[in-house]
Amino acid sequence: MAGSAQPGQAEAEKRYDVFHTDCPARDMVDHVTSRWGIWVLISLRSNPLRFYELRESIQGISEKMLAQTLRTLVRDGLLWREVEPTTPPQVTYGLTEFGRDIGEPLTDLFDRITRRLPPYSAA
Amino acid sequence: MAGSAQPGQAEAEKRYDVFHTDCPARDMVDHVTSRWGIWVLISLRSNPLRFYELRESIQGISEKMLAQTLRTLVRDGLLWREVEPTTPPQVTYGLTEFGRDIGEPLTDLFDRITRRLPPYSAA
DNA sequence: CAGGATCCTATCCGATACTG
DNA sequence: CAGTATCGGATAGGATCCTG
Repeated sequence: MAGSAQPGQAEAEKRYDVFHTDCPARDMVDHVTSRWGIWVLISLRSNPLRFYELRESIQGISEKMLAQTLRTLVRDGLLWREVEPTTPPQVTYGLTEFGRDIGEPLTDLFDRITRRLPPYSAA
Repeated sequence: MAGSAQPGQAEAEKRYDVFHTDCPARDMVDHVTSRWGIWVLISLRSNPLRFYELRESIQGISEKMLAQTLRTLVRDGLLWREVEPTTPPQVTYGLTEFGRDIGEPLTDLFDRITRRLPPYSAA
């Protein structure tokens, strides 16, 4: 996108990157790095989880936000959702190939931050 | 999640122990993945930029949010800030070693997303 | 158990005006 | 140029209740 054509201002000499507001990647990034999205993706990195397992894994998240975040990530193609019409119902979420691909840099980011922080004990 | 003020949340809130009991990295992750933080970090990955260059690079950001985001990231030790007391004044921002380290997975994330999205044509 | 619907508050964030 | 201060609308997000 940093090189994509933008009718009307394509003539501008670019000394630096320009992140357009209408770039589709920007929405995706926003979803992935949303307040809870990153934790959902990291939580599912090792194995699929059910709704309540995710809720307990990501402490502090409300059911509303978890449901909303999951819906967005499924729509974006980062997660798959499997419903077993039992009683009570069971819904499992897991990473798609795309989600797994995206999860790597997120886990890396998280690791680098945690690796760096401990000595300072949250200044 | 964006530049939450330094006066830490006085209220003892639930801890987010996704992987650890107390996660000091949570605030850092929130800042880094804030709405504008990630774009600031990515914009500065190749070279330092001045305030107005950042504003033009990150299309859609307001001066208020840029200033707020920069303040947060400088405080977190991800960016350095250099003021030249000329007239008019010049303020330059760049990545610290920590910021550069954190910027890598972010750039990686961005690249993977853009590489995966359908070609950005005829919008 | 998984979530939708509703209400309501905290905060985000843009617009505007002002300063050094 | 590079901010700060303030106002107010938009939105995020929690709490609660309800359903299949």
